[in-house]
Amino acid sequence: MTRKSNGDAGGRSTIRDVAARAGVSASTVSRVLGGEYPVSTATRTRVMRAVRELDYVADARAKAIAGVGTPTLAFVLDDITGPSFAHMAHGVEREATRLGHLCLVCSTDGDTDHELEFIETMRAQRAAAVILVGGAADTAEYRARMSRIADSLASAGSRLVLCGRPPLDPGTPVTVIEYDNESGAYALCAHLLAQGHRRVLFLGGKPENTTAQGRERGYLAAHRAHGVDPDPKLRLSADFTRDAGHRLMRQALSQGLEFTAVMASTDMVAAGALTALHEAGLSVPDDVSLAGYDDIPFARDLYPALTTVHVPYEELGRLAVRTALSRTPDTPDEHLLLGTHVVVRGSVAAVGEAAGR
Amino acid sequence: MTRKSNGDAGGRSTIRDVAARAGVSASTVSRVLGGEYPVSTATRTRVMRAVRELDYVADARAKAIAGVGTPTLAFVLDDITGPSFAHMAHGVEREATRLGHLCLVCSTDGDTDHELEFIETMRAQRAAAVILVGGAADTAEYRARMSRIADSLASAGSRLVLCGRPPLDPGTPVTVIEYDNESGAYALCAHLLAQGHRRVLFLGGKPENTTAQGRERGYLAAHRAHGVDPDPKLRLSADFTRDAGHRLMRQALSQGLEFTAVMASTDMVAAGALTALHEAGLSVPDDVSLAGYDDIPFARDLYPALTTVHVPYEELGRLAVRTALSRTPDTPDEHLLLGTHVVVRGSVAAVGEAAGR
DNA sequence: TCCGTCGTAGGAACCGGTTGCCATGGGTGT
DNA sequence: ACACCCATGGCAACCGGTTCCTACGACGGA
Repeated sequence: MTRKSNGDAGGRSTIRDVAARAGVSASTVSRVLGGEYPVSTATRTRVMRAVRELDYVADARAKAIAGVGTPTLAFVLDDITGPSFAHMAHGVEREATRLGHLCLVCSTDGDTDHELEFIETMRAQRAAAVILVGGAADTAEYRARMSRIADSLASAGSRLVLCGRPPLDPGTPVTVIEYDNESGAYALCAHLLAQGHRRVLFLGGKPENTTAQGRERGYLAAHRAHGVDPDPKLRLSADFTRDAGHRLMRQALSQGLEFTAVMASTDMVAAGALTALHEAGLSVPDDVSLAGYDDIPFARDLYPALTTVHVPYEELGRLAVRTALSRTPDTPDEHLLLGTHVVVRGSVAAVGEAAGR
Repeated sequence: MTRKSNGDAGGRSTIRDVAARAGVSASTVSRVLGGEYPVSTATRTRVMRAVRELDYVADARAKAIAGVGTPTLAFVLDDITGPSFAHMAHGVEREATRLGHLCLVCSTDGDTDHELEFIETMRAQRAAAVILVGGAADTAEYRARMSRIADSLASAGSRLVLCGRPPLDPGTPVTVIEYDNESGAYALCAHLLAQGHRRVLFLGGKPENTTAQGRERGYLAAHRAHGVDPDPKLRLSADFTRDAGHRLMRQALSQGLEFTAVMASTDMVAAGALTALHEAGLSVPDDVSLAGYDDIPFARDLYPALTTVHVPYEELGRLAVRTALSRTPDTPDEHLLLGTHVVVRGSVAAVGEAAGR
């Protein structure tokens, strides 16, 4: 008997067990399973039978270490529960499997330490690429940390991809894919202003979050372009959740803020705000117009259907994977900026007879 | 110089590179990094410096094969985009990392072959557990396939977990966690009937899907319990998507079906149906009552807020991980059934003055 | 001063695969 | 009938770690 015989089923069997059962060497089993090497039909049959009887599957980790593994790719996000990121995860996952990669998903719940830890784990796993998604605070500390990670991954033959995150200093080995928050918000806000609205309430995200900042910049730029001076009191912020939108809107109403339209920084925020408006007995868009951002599927089913900005999240995920994996060592660092477009539905009306509250 | 020297950064470095740089043997490096073994302070310092200079991280695959790896756990679902499954994925992911496991996520888009392939890959990865989620067709072929997978995983020291899927024959090494679709649907439908509704339109999922079947059974059972004979014409089915709900409802309206309430098999379906009702100029709940199932966060933001059945998806995911990982070889096979409860919101009213269409 | 012991570090086997290189044996051409 | 060639399969090294076992040096005690 071999050093560790393994009769039949029960306990993972090794390639040596298969070899013993088939009466051949381990190399032969490997070659039969590998495919290319010429093996006689009789031997192949015996080996395959042994494989079947033992229900043998080669250990992927061992294969990986020997250099013939399934490559892996990591996807790190704040919270898989958010519809927009979920769509992105879907795109990533689809494209990864299409390209024969495994896909590790991790949500960090916004915890920076957890994120760091996870990236380190991914480096240990020798992931082909690490995709980070979602806005973050663009601090010096952030840049330093990310640069270190980028270098670290690059030197290990991997690649850092930032999606919708603040880009790093030029020269850092990183792929950046952004969707144009500012332009999208600009276009959306311009649409509101074109409808005659002059007091547009902005419901933002975390002030330090670059996605939130970009959308707020678009809001401000549109006002300037239309010669409207935006009232700072009309800019509220919390985070990108439905509850934040609900809370902020209740607060705005109870404070007696005057506005004829609301621009939420997220469809989720818009959903919460919409409910708060309904609860206050206000009609959308007759009393107040409302717009969101992201164009999540549910935006169509709000009542009234939500005017919003479409962001191609799934395509974004696909793109992130594709650009990261199709790299050759001398590919220049890419920085892609994806466009967005306004989707007009029923939640915005011209400021007309009923002039808001 | 060693067989493959690796001066400093650039190209992943091995433990031998670190050892060479620190002037010690690989075993010593391993021990310094491992922690427990006594190493002199001077040596430890030198090794740690070399590790830092080379930015070394031990290869997780190699560690795994040597028996000291981070355990991994796989989560397979139809589509991460669906809000309910996304919440479950979140629960799984959180609990997995809490227990120090890595979490592989794969969506199969309902493709059985793809699912099979992925499970095989997971077995090759020596995943500690494979969690399958989402209803499926309960055919003889399904049972045979799943039993084989369960045995196969069990014999490799792994574990199959079915979440919201048809259970297998007793004796199969599998953990089953179900949420009680029939009871939930029963309670919900009873609520509708108690409000005086007698013609309740049921918008189902795929007829072969066990989740859809369970909810339909609850619908029927509630009718029987209330002495109401359900009209078969009032049972439509497609799938669990928002678009299906929208389409089915349009169809029902154009066919002139008579009903005073709608019970959708999913909140997503309900959302689509609600929009179709609005488009037809019908008011909910004044003209028609509407109820969903799943209690996704958005259910509150539909207008009117959706009466639905709450399913603890995140908790379900946590539970799946916990029961799967806390197993000892002689733990009996578990079969958990989680309860649900009806959440009453504004989309259902007593059948009153306005008697539907 | 000599010996025993403890602390420390290295050598080598092993984890489960892959693959380069070589030996063997049967078949074929002349 | 002899030589040659090619098909086939085994040995051993290697991938990047861990860990058992052993050797060596320093120290303390007798």
